[in-house]
Amino acid sequence: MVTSKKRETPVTKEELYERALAIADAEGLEALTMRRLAREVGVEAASLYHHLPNKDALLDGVVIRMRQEIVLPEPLPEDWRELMLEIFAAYRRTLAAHPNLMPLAGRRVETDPDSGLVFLTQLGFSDDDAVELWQSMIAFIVGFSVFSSAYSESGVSDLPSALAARMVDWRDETCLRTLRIIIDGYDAGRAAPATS
Amino acid sequence: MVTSKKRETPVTKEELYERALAIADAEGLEALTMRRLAREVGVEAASLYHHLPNKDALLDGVVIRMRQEIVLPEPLPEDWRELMLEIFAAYRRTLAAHPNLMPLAGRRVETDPDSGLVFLTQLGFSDDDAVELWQSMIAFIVGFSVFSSAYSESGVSDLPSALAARMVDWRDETCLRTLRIIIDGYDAGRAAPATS
DNA sequence: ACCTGAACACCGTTCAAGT
DNA sequence: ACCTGAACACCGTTCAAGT
Repeated sequence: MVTSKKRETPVTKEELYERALAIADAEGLEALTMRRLAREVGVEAASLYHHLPNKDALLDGVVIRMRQEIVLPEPLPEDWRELMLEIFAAYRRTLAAHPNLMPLAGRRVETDPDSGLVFLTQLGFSDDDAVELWQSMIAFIVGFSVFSSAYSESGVSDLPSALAARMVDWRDETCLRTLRIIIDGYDAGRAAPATS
Repeated sequence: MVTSKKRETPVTKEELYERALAIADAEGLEALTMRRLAREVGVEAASLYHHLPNKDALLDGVVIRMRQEIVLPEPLPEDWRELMLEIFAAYRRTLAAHPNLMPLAGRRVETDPDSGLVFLTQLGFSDDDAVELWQSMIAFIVGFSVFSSAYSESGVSDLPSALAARMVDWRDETCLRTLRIIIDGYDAGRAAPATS
């Protein structure tokens, strides 16, 4: 478990983020303490504060580190709707690979919408429409991932048992289906103002 | 701040949930400690364990307590699509009223889908379709609420400034617009199997 | 049944001191 | 520049003891 007793090379931020992610993945967020992380990298807890201002910065780093794992399939689809679908499906795959990190989902951390958002505007979306579509997809993907990793044993009480059983499983198909609906909906509503 | 020095009546769970919610609303989740809650209800921290098994149960109670605040407008719309929209808009209103609780969003806690889910099946939705629509709306609403309460100062980095500025504000209109798209999408796809 | 006092095993964080 | 030791001010939780 503990890796080394004496380090010959200084600790780096990247190392800390990586080890912290590994701990959280393996044993959950509660296991990720400064003391534990320090032990794991072969250093005293106090030493970590030479590299990080506080634990919050560590958690931010972990979330950013996780997002870097998002990998798009090759080759990219030519149809823009399929492309959007792939981007957010990839996002979901990464979130699903780190269920223990879901409580951190809503963290304020730099989200870079790649060039995807700009791309949408080049397709003829207004700035507003492009942003609203992008926000909606992020919100849905994150929300869906949160529930699909947390719902496992929750009690859905008074429903007919068939519905109750179905309600606790959150399928990839559902996620993709709704993503597609959102994309197509914004495609159809392009340029049309969102009058209530 | 502290309310009483000696209680004449025993502490109740409901009282604890209510006070805990008030603390979290007013000062954030970090301010909500067992010791603080105890002080606020006029008791020692250890006494709380006569009413709750642990802090997790307290947080569950707080989330349930919050959900009880969801209030649907009167009269209810007759059109079922408008009804669904109202249900989830009401959900969102309640979430938005408790931004400090958003980190608790993905908690495994009894979610009772009222009779709404059953209602959908009576409209001709298959069990699968009804559940998928319901899950999608919950996921979207919670995700959107998380981001709209947390995004405030996050750094959206390399975008054209107009897009960047727009990207940090999460509007109710956007939320409603996408909710409507999801509902209409499932309405149109009713009974049609979700083939990829 | 309900509450208290005191303790236990932790936390994150600071700071003077070492190299 | 990087690390350590020891401390500080907290946590959640347990348990014997009181009423």
